[in-house]
Amino acid sequence: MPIPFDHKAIDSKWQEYWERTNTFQVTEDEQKKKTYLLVEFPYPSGEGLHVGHPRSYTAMDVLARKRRADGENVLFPMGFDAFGLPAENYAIKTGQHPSVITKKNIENFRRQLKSLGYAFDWSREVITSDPSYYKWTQWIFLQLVKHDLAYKAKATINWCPSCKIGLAHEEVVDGKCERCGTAVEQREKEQWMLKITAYAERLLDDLETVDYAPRIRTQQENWIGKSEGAEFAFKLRGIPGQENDKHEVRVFTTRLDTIYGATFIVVSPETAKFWMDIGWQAGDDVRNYIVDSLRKRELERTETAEKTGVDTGLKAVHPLTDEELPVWVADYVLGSYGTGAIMAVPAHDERDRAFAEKYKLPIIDVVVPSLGQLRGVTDGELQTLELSDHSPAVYAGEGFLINSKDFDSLSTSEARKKIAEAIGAKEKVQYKLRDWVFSRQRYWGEPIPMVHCQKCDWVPVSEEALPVTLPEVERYQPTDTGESPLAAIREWVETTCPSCGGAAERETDTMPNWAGSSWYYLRYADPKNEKELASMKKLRYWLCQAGSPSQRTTCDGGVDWYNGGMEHTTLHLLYSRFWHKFLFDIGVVPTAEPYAKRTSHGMILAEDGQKMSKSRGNVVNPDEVVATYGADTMRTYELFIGPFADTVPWNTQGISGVRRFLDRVWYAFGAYTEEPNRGVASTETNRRLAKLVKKVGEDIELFRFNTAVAAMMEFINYAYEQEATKTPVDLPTLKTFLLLLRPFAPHLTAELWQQLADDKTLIWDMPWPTYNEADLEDASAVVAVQVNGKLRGTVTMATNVSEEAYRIAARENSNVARWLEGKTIRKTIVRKGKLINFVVEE
RNA sequence: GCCGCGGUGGCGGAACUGGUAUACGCGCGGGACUCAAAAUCCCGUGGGGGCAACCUCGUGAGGGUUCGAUUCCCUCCCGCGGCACCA
Repeated sequence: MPIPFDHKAIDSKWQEYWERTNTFQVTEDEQKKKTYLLVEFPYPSGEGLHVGHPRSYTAMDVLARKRRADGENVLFPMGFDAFGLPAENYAIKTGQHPSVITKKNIENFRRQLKSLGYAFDWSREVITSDPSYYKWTQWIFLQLVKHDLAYKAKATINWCPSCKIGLAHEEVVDGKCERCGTAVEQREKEQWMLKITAYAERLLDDLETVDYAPRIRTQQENWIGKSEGAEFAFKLRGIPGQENDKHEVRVFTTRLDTIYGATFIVVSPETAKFWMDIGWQAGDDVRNYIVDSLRKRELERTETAEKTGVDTGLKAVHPLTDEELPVWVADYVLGSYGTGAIMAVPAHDERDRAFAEKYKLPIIDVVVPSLGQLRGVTDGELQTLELSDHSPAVYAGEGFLINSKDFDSLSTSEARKKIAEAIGAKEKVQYKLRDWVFSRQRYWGEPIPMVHCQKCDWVPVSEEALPVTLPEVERYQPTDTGESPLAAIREWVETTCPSCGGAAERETDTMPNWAGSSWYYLRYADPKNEKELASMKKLRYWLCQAGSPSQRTTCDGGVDWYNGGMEHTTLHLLYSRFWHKFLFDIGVVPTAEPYAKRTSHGMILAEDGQKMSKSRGNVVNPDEVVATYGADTMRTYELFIGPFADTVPWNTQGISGVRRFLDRVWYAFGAYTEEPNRGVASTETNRRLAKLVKKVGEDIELFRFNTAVAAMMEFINYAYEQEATKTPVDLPTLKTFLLLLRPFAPHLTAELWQQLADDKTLIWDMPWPTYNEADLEDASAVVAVQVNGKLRGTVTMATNVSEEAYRIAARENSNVARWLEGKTIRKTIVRKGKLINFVVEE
């Protein structure tokens, strides 16, 4: 009667051992090849670990343990992204200090992570809310200030009336607050901004140099949103009290080739408002429209399908035809993109078309897909179409010009160049990317280390004065006026100016959550450094690719492999790439990119196929799974559940299948503890083992864990079959198997290894197994026999015989013979070891 | 609308470079063990036909290339993720 393994005893035995002996602590060992593997550090929420966390952590842990066995010096750290709203909201509710709550939550997370047996180097743990850490977050901010990449500006910000917090552009999803779902309002506020747009080009171009999963790369590209086009001006006429042609309106277009199709100009309400501010006397209807649309929230502006606008009465002069085009103001043109004004080409742009049709503005076709398709082409001569004679559908593609005077019949790309020359338009690159709103009116974040002085304006805190620590407060409630709770602590706010020594006030805004997580991977390299955020020497060791010349300060590389959730592949990744590039520019880090390779795991859904949530009551608690099945089962199940990058539902019955497999491994070894010499080595066993060694190693490197586990299950099933036939596999084979299973089930394999090892070796010190290419070869194989591509039988063939032997053997198969009877064989295809196909006449 | 990914049994999913579709796991059916149940072990398990040997259909739909297509090409349908009045 087999007894299942006692996971509780085994798990705690080995976890204690690893902790006591610091098994996974690493140092900068120049003799070894380094590998830096990183997983996103968690936000230590009150709910504890979600089953989604271990998917990423276990995957990287398996790789870390495997690379370690390969002889590499593996840095695999863990920490906590500890500033954040939930802790602050909980503090508001209960009056407990966020730091107290955070500390408790971190302890719980640490316990849970340790219960899963991860090979983290805990000595390098970082916590973003720790002053010794955020000192350096503030230091980076000061460097940004010094290099003019941080500035304070009055900006329309997205304001969440429920959280009472200004949101970054990126935190607004469908016009709603990303956190609480409340509709976002627009508010004007003085905000610290970071000039990420200065890095747009490099953030885009350098995607070439890193290995990101395609969907991640596309997301980065979409977000940066580069468009290449031209910028030029239309002279304005009809401004009351102003000379004609004295003022102009600048437009940006990617389709300068369609300029002859421009029949009107549209300016955004923001641009029109600006004109009013500098003295334009707009009519009442125009004024009302502008004021109205500016008041509207962005959500309403983008939700309405119907386009609206009003004619300003102004005229813009077409630079090529001298025609006067009407100037409209409409909210489908955005104030925050390009010049805030466009030339409208209703024949070749869907939005302009919709607007033109509604307001009965002219439409002129100026591009056709190909010259041959042009109606009215006679003997190669182009005829001008009547203005009323435009095609019914918008054609937005490339092609050739018509109705464009001197530029007729040119290709669109050629026309863009020629027209730009003709009107003196300058090439312009536009990005969707906006500067990063860096201020939060909140307590539980890094104080922004700036001081406002009446005389000297904004002055940075001196570096020696860092960190600017968070003071104790009584109340954490943000105020409806939009001020941070810090503003109420007068003794903290009131300070002296670092520049003139006069009375001054501290900035009371704090940094967003993204700040601490933008550079944490650097701190892991040198977590206790009090002089720098991390020493260049250590950064070079962990970030530079193997073989980088050590005399140079820069190198290729980055974190070797970074895995995390899809929800962080746009913003977190972009922000930390921006900070890293900046730190590279000021000589603090050796690489241009932070992460050489980035992958993302799929979500784990509840058994019902829905997202796990407390309100649905379908949350799986990792503690319970570990208690019932053990850490190894939990780990292996999370990887076996499905392809790593796919979203998959949790399945409790599936877990017992994995536990059954591990029990079978346990039982399989039972007999050998008594009788180590039992079993026989066979060539079949050798071949299977060699294949398994190859497959498991390759699958781990490719993050195809589900198939690696399946292959190990198959091997154990084979071992069981061998028991049944009274020719059990030999112990050395099983021990090699154990080495392969080791990264998935580190506790169970450590235990079995200890019980079976005839010396004092520890399984995690054993090298990764190797295999002989020759052992992979099958001496014989089951070969499919087809007739006209349809399977009619199989024959077992030695692999080293001639094709003729294949033909003969195949024909001897009775069913095959039946199908060949009376037919003429036209052709025979033989793929040794695979199949043979007879092509016969019907 | 644009970009990216995908569609295979009752379910999660395998399938190398175009070469025996459904590995592995779950579930289900049957058997062994047991007083019984659980656990464990063994056998079976895509649909249809046939006592069987076998035959036939079958990887979202339709077409194509090929001796041979889940895999390559074309057209279309559906799902997921991202972006979205970005000129």
